[in-house]
Amino acid sequence: MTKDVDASRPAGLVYDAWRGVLFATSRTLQIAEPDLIAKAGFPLTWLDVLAQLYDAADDGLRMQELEQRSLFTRSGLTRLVDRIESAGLVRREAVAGDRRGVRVVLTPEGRRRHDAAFADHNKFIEREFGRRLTEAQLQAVAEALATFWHDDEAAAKG
Amino acid sequence: MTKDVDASRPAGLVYDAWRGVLFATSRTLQIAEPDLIAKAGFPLTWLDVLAQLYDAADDGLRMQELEQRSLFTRSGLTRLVDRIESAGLVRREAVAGDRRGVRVVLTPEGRRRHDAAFADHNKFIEREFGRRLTEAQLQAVAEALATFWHDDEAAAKG
DNA sequence: AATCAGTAGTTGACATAACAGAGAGTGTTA
DNA sequence: TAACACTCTCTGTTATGTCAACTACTGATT
Repeated sequence: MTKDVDASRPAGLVYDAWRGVLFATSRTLQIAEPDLIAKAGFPLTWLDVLAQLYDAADDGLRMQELEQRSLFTRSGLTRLVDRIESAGLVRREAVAGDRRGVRVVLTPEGRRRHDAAFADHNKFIEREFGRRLTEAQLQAVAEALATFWHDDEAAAKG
Repeated sequence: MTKDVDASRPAGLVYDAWRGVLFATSRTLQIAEPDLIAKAGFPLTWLDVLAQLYDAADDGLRMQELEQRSLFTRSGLTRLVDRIESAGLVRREAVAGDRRGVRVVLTPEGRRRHDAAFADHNKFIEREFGRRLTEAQLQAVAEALATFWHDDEAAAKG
């Protein structure tokens, strides 16, 4: 292995932590995705969008805002919303005063499906991810990695 | 640690840890991938494969073994290896004694490109991921999440 | 030696993502 | 009010991954 990494810190430590994070994510998602599809009938990408809309005000979000809060590109979102819309879970509405814009809004059906899916998914994460760590470990991980989503929230507000 | 989720556990704790892991991964990958492409000329999926072959013995790995050690399906791997092969970084060779099989082997060029890419990528992770955690936090995360890749290694050997 | 279940890897059809650029609308400036 | 730069969203093309079906081979059984 390379020797010229930061000498003040045990070599491999960062890499071990990174590797852990990477594997925890992929392994968990790899089983959570099929589980969600089986129970809710749609994939995690849909749940991401639905959850964003759920957290937003009743008049939904513009495509642009969805883009900022998700990990998708704009063109990816157009098509993703297309699919969710043709399943009847969201609706595109005109924006008063800006004819370029679109608001994406949860339908009642979408809200129901979100609630069920969200509950199931959380239970799944509790079981499959949470089971493998002690309470102290969960706390340590949560605290150590909190910095990564604080960034996001700052960006979404700014 | 097997089946029963500890009911005495604070409600949002698992979720906060999971959220941290998720965001740390996506945020870091989101910047590491373009960086690798700019410097090495290929994406992270290639580096995964090259690194597996690098760690293996000189006669490489069979598709099957690559599959177990990566997060790809077999057909996905077929195509990934196709691409890497046509870039000249790996070579498919016949397996003595089993005419169904294929060994995937690093070419000298592949080894060189791996070394450079691996060093760059590690430095990048050191900086962008490692920078945001204290040494104690790195240690805690590494230890807490080690279970997720030990599974993999066990599976690869068993 | 004929059969047949199982294994190794590839291929075809399809789903979903990204990038670049198009089309429509807005608002400011001259 | 014509021109222009900018914004918002969608579309065309291409890349990459999955699932299911397929070919080729192996090894055990009869």
